Amino acid sequence: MTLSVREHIQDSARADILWAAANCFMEHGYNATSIDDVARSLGATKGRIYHYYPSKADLFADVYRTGMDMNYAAVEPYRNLPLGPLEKWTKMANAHVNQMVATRQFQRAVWEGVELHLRGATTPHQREVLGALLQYRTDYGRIFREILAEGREAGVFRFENISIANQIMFITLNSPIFWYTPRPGETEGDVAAIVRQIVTFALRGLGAKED
Amino acid sequence: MTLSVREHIQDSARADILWAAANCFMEHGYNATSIDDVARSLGATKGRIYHYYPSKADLFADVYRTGMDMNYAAVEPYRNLPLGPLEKWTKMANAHVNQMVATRQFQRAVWEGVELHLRGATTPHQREVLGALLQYRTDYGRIFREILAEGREAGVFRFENISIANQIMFITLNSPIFWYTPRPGETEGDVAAIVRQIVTFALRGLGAKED
DNA sequence: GTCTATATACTGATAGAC
DNA sequence: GTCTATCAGTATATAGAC
Repeated sequence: MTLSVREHIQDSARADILWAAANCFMEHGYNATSIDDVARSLGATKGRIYHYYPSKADLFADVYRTGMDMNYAAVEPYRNLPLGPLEKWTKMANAHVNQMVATRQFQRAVWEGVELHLRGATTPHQREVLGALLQYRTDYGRIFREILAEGREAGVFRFENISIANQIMFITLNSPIFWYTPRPGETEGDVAAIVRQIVTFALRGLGAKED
Repeated sequence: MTLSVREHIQDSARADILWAAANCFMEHGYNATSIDDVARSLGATKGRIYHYYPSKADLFADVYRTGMDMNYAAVEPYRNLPLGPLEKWTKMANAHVNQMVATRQFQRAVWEGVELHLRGATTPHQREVLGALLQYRTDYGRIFREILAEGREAGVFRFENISIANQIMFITLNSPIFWYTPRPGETEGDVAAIVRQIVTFALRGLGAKED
């Protein structure tokens, strides 16, 4: 669908807020980030933010949702390829980890959003929104889980409990959101090496036989 | 050293607060937990807490420190055993993961304490305290790191970058603090199976050759 | 569409009664 | 040693000027 010029401007104004919020939430977390902080990082005041978002919770939810959209988009090209589980898993895991390092701000919000829901968000509306997003995230996890099941059946993966295997696998693949920060002068090859090491660790962890 | 009856009572009063705080911090995180929350969970008011702890930050730091003390205590029996790196790593990793599930409340605070420091705690005193604890936690990590180095040299572990390997390994071993919750009727064997699966995943992830 | 008040609520911390 | 009362600071969210 096409957007009018006015809608484009609106969208870019919203996008500015979204990215600023994502960065603030990454740096200080949901609770420690005030709407004033987000506004200040834009060189604005909170009137601007409340014009586009009805509440802090809704702003956060939009960051969360955008992060998940990015994840789906990253793995989509490989989902329905006619490949064996090992090869498909490797391609998707690679795309997933690359997405983790490329869009850390949003992925941190995804992580924290899951936490906030588990910990029981306060208002009913907040719980409803976070619950829907958690479902969105669970569905994404299920894509990998099915490949794990296939892989185990085919004898390429080895693990006891598939739910636990999926949990550990995701924490491994998501881990750079906690310890990776881009360094000045870092090359694409440097990042690729980090991603490769993570994927290899997870692949071996899942009991895949190598070489 | 021996304690007088009075000191024992003091200690147990402090310990009650410590455990209540650990549970609150686990359930809602540092920022979302108020001193009133901790007091309420004790059936008391905040006067009681401020009698033992000068500030919320200090209370949190005590939970953090206790968690790290527990970790050191768990791996201490194996640290200086005359074993090869693979066997020593396995024993220590097992002790570590068991500690993660047994003292989740405190381990969550350790995790969040590291985050809070990285994100830049506000007051100078707070940064100082968290900085010292981060060093304590880094030293603990170094114990495992040295075994990884030994193991790689001996050819039992395979990985590119040792810092990254250590990061991923710890996130894997720590992961149950995020997804494990004890179920009613759960046996010791059930827990042992979970711990085993985590340790196995990490062991394989580190490139250890098996069987 | 963005800013400047301002209402309202909550939290960390202190002072003083008991 | 614990409680009640209270202060000061800060946060979300709203109302209305421009």
